[in-house]
Parts: sequence; C-alpha cells; structure tokens
Amino acid sequence: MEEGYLGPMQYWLFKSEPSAWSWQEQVARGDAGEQWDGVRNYQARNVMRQMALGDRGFFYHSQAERAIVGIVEICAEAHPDTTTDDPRWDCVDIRAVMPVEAPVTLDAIKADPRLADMPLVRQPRLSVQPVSAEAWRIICDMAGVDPSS
DNA sequence: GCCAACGTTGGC
DNA sequence: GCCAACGTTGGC
Repeated sequence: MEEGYLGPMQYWLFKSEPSAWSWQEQVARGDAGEQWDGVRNYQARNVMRQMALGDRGFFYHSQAERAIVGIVEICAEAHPDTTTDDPRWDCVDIRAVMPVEAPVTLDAIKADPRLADMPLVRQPRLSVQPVSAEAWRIICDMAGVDPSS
C-alpha cells in the first residue's frame, strides 16, 4: 500500500464473546480505542493486515447473543500484538463509532439470501472477517444505521 | 453443556 | 513435510 493513498472504504466484522470483551467495554475505551489482540489465527491476522485507517466494521457478539451490536472504526493499522512475544501475530486498533439502532441477529442474516456468502454464515469460526460493500449496506439497513456513518 | 468443525502443534 | 492429537470456537 502506498503511503498517503486513500483507497475506497473497506468494511470488516469483529467477533467477540461478550464475556471476554463486550461492546460496552469497547465503548468505554472511547476514541482512544483498543487493540484487537489475542488473535492466533493466520486467516484472521491476514484480514487485519488488509485494514486501513478509517475503515469501518461491525462489532458482533457471539455466544448467547449472536448479533451485530455496533459500528467501529479502524484507528490503528496492523502492528505487533503486545500480548505476545511471538512476532507472527499482529493486530489493529478499533474504536466504537456508534451502537446500532436495532441489533442484527445471526438468524436474520442467515434468513437473507443476499447474505448467504458472508463468512459469518459460511465460516462461523473466523473471528475477523471482510464484509462486502453490498453486505455492509444491507446490514446497515437492517440495523437502522446510515451506511456512510 | 455438548459436540462438530477447524486450525495449530509437535512428533516422526 | 505429513498427520495425528489436541485445544478452541461457536452454534445449537
């Protein structure tokens, strides 16, 4: 990636067990954000390496809730994960932008054939995922959120 | 709380 | 470099 190049906005999805790291905790970090650490999976790491400053993402609660609950922004691009000395693992920082008007449940996503190709549906264990511009728009619609917010 | 799927680890 | 064992994840 060239320095200073502003590419098209990209979209992502971050999955978290609310008992480990919740949307409420993310919001409490404010604009400083927090590193999305602890990822020990190459595919998820590679996804994070593609993220650019200012990209947007969904914040998804797994476990009992299973719903997208908030919008986040990438506030630091991939850098070494400070929770390990293992140089293989990178992470980005994200900050909360806003909660969604209405949580979008996994059930609702699975029920929409336009979203059938999402990794969330196809590869449920991938903890950090890309989201297509179309899926972003559709889900923002369901969530009562302006896709450009 | 179970279990299937998956990904990483480590022995060979 | 293969593959079995193991640990983890996440939906149900």
